[in-house]
Amino acid sequence: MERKVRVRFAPSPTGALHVGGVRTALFNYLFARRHGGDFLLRIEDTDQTRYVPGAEEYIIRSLKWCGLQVDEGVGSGGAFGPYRQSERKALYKTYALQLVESGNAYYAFDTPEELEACRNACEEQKDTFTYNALSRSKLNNSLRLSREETAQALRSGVPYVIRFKMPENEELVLQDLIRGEVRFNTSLLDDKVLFKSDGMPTYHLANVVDDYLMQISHVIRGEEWLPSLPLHVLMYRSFGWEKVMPAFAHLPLILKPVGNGKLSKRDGNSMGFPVFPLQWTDPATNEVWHGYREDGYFPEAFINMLALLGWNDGTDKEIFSLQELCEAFTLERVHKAGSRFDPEKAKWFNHKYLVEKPDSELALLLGRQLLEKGIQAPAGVLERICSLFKERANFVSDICNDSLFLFRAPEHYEDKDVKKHWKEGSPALLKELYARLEQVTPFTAAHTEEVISAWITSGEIGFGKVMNPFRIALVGASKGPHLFDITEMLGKEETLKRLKKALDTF
RNA sequence: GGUCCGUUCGUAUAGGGGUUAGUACGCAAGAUUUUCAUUCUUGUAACACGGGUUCGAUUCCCGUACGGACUACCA
Repeated sequence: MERKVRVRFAPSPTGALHVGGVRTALFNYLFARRHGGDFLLRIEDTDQTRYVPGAEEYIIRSLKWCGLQVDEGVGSGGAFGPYRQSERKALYKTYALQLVESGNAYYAFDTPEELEACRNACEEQKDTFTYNALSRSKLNNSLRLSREETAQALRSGVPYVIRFKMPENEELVLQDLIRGEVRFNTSLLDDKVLFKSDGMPTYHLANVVDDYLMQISHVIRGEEWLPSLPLHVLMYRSFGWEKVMPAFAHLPLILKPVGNGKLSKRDGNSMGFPVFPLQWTDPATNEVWHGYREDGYFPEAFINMLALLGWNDGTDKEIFSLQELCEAFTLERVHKAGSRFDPEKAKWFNHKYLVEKPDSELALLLGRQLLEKGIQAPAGVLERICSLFKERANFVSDICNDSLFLFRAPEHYEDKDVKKHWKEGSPALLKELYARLEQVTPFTAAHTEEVISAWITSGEIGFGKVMNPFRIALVGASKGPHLFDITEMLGKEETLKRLKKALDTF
């Protein structure tokens, strides 16, 4: 009997959620949906020293913006709560003690200073200090101390931690859904702290206990966790939970577009693309980071782009709605290697979604942006602009900038375009054009084009000779949509005004 | 340093014992257009290296190189 699929996204509220985190959440979400399972959000805030106010709320808002609906967890409720580990604090000690009693863990009284000294001593001999089977008998812990000494230390309130007793020289062959078999020898691993002297569990304890208690069926997380997989598996074994141990899948990392290393939050501001879904202000430094949302990305495009970073469905299909992703996603098709993030491709994805959006929807967004520049326009005009400009834009802000000339007459003319298209005969032709335009009624795109085309054709003048300088007069440069769409939107009065101004200028 | 993971055009990837190694982004050229763009066409460019196994390897195995992660009382 297959058990119900339950996966969790378990971030630490230590700052904004970056794209790597969003992708981990996304893959968990897709996997849950694909299998009719539950997607949980658990907040792993066991390290009070790293807690950042606002981070948890940011995470919830980000998932929401991305359209990843949480079935259960912080902010959503559920039968397995609380879902914030700080609120589950009391629970973990029992489990740590259980491991001590079964001989799989022990008390350690070494102070941070003592451990630091050990590390330094080892380093001097070009060695790495490891708290393991070789060293633990010489250190200050309940394995070395007598039962009485340990009890005495505990009673007197000496700070202690609980460490996992890593078995010696055991060959572990573990399964990863993405990587296949992964082998470890336990002798190379160390006795990780499970329970800290501040009374809080470490990630390892809290994570395993909660995954067990919350009946998680699949752990889908970043590759940075692969090295602690043996510890986690051994813990399940020590607890006697092997039968319900989740399956593991370690996702490849997202790397910087250029240079070495994984994508970090610094890259965003220095390389000119966002690394966060939403704008984030670091409460400690007041530093502000742009988000994909603020840069004009549609959440669907953002999600689509992230999904294709390290995954594909085996066909050439690249544009997927969230629904389609839910249906197509499988862990088997997740790439093993880390992927470099490509900001250009991200823009392309947004372009694809922009073009597909109804003009009425884009018009609303465009209206808002134009308003910020002090420009107001009726809905009909905005829609017309969107339909005319979106093909050449990646973002609504591109449409906004490209269409500004419709509302503001050009203040200067592009030198290189003028040089190329404003010829000796241009003034005479444009004067003639001016006279003819004055007569055009109605001033619609179709009719104006008909009249002007007839004139150009019959006079054997050549379209380029008229249209190019005409465009410069109206737009200020050699760009923009179909010229007669522009004249219609400008209206006769404004069109003539701009024509006259250009004639006066050159 | 140690452990683990990885390596197909610049990037994201498909593929897989015999292929003209496919696609997308980017870039370039051409066509179209009154401009820019769009669109269309074409081009550009890859199996990290060295050994095996094999009739044959880019594909399987082993090394090397390179990249990455981890190596905290952080997650």
